[in-house]
Amino acid sequence: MAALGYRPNRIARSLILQHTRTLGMVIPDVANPFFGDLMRGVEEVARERGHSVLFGNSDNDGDQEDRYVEEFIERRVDGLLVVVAAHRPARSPARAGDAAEVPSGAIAPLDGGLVRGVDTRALGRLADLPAGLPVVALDRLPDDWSHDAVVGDNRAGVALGVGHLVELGHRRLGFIGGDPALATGRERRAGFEAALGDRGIRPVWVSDGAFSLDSGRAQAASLFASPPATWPTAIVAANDLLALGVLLAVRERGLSVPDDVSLVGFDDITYACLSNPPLTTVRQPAREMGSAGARLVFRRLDGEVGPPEVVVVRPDLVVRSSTARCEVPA
Amino acid sequence: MAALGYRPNRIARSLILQHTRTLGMVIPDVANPFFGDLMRGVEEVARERGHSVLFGNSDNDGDQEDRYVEEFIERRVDGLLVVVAAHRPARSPARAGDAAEVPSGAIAPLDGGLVRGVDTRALGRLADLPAGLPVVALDRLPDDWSHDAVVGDNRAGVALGVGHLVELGHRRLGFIGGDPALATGRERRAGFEAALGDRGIRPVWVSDGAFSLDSGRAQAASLFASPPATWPTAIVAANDLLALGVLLAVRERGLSVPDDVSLVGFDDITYACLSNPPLTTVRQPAREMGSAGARLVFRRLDGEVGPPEVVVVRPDLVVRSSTARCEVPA
DNA sequence: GTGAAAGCGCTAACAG
DNA sequence: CTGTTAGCGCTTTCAC
Repeated sequence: MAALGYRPNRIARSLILQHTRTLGMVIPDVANPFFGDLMRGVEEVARERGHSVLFGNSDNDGDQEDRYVEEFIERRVDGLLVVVAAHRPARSPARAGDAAEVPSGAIAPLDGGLVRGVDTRALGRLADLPAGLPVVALDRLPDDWSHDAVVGDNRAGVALGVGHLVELGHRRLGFIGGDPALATGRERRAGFEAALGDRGIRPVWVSDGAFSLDSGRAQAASLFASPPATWPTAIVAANDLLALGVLLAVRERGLSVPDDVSLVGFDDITYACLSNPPLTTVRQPAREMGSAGARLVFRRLDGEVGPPEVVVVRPDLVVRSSTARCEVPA
Repeated sequence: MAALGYRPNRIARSLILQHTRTLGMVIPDVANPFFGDLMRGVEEVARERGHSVLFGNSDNDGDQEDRYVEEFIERRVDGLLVVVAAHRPARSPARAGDAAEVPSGAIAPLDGGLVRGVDTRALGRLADLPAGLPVVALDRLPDDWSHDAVVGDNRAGVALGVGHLVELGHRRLGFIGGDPALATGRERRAGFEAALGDRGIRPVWVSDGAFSLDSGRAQAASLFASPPATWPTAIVAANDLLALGVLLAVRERGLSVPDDVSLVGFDDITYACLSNPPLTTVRQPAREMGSAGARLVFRRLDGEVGPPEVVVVRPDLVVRSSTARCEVPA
């Protein structure tokens, strides 16, 4: 009788069993290779455990993220993985790349908590999450997070990058930043400033923007609009997309990486090794971060109680050809 | 009363309403930027229509794909979008990149239907799909597909690429192929041979592999292991990943693109413009293909009946810097 | 209008 | 061990 197309109805089953064998995942953008790798990691361990994954793109818009979180809760997912977007205190609609447009010039100030009207906490959803629903933050750790999380060590990561650069003899360093509304954006910038400070060096350029190719290109263009004498001999970018954008701008300026400027990125996305020159970068194992996150969810589902666990993955430096010894005397 | 955390239970709702407002999508690999873009497209229109999307990676393994399709049906998705994997007639486990290993040398034969023991039809699931479940094939059109689909015009696409190359004076052309078990792999190769045939030119090199960077690198390496006199002056690769791999191999050989060989890719993934030199390629609008696919699903859900609709999107050539005029006399 | 009842397709508990 | 029944949280119908 099953011969003619009977399929058990898993939704009826879920209703009585009180679980759906489904994980919800909300990320900024699937089309971004870093998040694609993250998803890959969670899907793999979800599949092992007989779960499927629902996903949604937030475009880094906190309201959109909230909507998806709410919807996934109503759909009774067994666990939630989220790359937390920044939240705005007022309900003003967040436009993509909002904070991106104007690089903040020479060296822009950075303060914690409230950044240019953007709330860096995870806000609302935290409050009324169903009890017992495992939630884990991926990649970005909001100021007020009280659940499990897996994040990279951003400060240590950029410290690796600047260490490499000063070993190469560079003393005039610049930083092309990401979105200061995001924890990763703030931490990487703070890590840059701290790493330089530890060595008694003052940065020559620091700007913020968005984590995108276009923002990297724009920030670098505005850097190179300043007098050549003030240019850095080496640039660290807050992620690979940004670095790739810097590469474009350098090329457009008729300059060369690494002859005129050294460049280091962050993430080691798959395409970092395909640029010209191949990008020296700080590797974050996105896929492994994703599977670690899913494993945290299942640990809770398996009954583990206890304080929030935040696993921080150690980044490492992969040096390729976008960095070279500094030729100008300090 | 809702004040203390009441959430409507959408799964109970689904049980009675007989729909889940969920789309299922199975793709080879989220981490592949082409498929990431596709997903982006379907998510966007799904969201507009109040649907969420469940996804699964098949790794191009037909069995894995079947398992996800089956699971999504049991979960009572309202529609299914799939980038159909190749199927093996026997239940032999398909290993990733199985067909990839050895490039088939000078010019490997290609026949339809059964390719090296791989069934190019969509097989089983077709048979016992629930009546009324909208299913659409994305990117790849199996031989026996009888549902809606959205695909690129692969033959026209590579014809664009070879047209550009012969205009540039090239007469000695080679083809670095993808997986012949996939419709895209076969069509792009056939398109290459046809486009050359139309012009009375015989290809100088044709090989198959997998749609990956490594396969491109390996195929190109074996091409360049042949006597230099037999080398092509221009290469068309079956996709951008392959082309990027060729680029690596060319570089490793101490040769230059486009001075020694011109190179054209296929897809125009986001990173195609970041290679060195930026890749000339045949653009397929992945995101738009995804949203078109989702729109087909909703059209059926809205009650449209009628024969399967296959929308084929026209590719266009984007010329960047990996192609140049042929300097050697024909 | 407001309230009770049936039932979506399962699982679990309980009888025979 | 097989068969019946209650109930998961909703929507819909039907009665009041």
